[in-house]
Amino acid sequence: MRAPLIPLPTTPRGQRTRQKLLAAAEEVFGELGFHNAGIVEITQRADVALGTFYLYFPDKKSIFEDLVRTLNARLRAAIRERIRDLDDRLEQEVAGFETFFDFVRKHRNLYKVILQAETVDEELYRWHYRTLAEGYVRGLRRAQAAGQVRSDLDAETLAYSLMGMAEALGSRYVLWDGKLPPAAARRTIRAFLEGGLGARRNARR
Amino acid sequence: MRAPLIPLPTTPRGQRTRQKLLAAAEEVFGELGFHNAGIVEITQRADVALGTFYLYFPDKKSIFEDLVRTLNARLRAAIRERIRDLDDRLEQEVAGFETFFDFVRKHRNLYKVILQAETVDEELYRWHYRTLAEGYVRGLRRAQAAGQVRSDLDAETLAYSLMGMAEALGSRYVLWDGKLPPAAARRTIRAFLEGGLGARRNARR
DNA sequence: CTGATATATGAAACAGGATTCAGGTTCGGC
DNA sequence: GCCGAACCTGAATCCTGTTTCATATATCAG
Repeated sequence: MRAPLIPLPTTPRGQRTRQKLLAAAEEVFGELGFHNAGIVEITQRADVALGTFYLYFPDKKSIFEDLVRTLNARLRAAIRERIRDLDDRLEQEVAGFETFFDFVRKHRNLYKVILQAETVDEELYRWHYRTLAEGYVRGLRRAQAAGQVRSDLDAETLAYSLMGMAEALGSRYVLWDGKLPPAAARRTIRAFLEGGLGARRNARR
Repeated sequence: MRAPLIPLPTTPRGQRTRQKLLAAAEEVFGELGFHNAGIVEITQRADVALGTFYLYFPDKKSIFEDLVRTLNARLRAAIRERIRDLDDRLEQEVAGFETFFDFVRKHRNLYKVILQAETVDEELYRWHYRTLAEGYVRGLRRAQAAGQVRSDLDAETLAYSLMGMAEALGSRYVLWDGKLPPAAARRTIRAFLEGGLGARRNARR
């Protein structure tokens, strides 16, 4: 089953082409879904011939996987980045949610790709959530040690709860309505997290 | 696009066959996913000939839709049932989560079907969540009126948050690990909800 | 019983789309 | 300005899987 590895292109031209294919695939998968997306359509949007696709990817699933891993990396980077210099966990949580919504809005197609991984490659799908959860758990544990989150809560359960919330809200507002969650929703998210985590703002030492 | 309506079978024999097809489809879609599932496989498991399928459903998508609507109805009924005579919102919430986990465990295939609706029929997918959310919102409003949930929270935002949590936790524990969430997780869920909703047990008036 | 209606059958027609392949073409270095 | 490596091309091939249909069987009211 393991598809033959194709080395990355060595010349700038090749690299450009590969990128064009990835960008086109992101669009097409996002709009049509993995199964309804066709290689023909992808290559057309990328402005290359059909056969060219197979110079860069061994098969359809392969480019999909590439996309998921890229998305995962970018999403985590965006959140890490945005959270870095906040030192209060509640603020970090809220900022994490906002970053997530923003990300979904800017990459709605890319994001829909992830949701499809469930059907396309279950293992890949779980990998995405596991990696996200790991970072989340670390952050929560640190916050618990610092007394910013009730320490009688199980960090992993919390991590999945928060990811689930973010995803549902992201779908509901960003994907369906096409806009960031309204103010009332944002206030509710904050209040809910504040109460749920037992976070005390500026909890000391 | 609208597939021709096929009347329900009139004789007991026909009804039995239709049921067998639905049961088989539930299995096959759950195991293989909509797109990898074949009508051939479905009819074989149902012990009928290939052509028989088209006596009961105009096409593949149609039986899928039927399944989703059935699942939706059963899930809501199970929750409503289980919650009915609890009068404290926190208890209702916790019971709702438990019922959901139970449901997923007992109908893991049926449940995976829902997740696939996203790719198969987006409108159907949203319908599922909207209907769930509606009931949820009503319950939360009532609880807010009764002072069991902080009334400065937006009920719809809460509803989607809670659904998202349940789904993420259901995936993580029930679908992936194959067992109900462990005790630590259950405790965390309760504590998190308690704090988040601002529920006070036995809140007065 | 008997005809009329409801069901059942599965081979064949069809459709759509992934992948292959037998040559072209471009490009940078010499 | 030439050569090989790196790229590119798209018609043809292959598969897989849905849907149709002409024919056969079961069921039941009268």
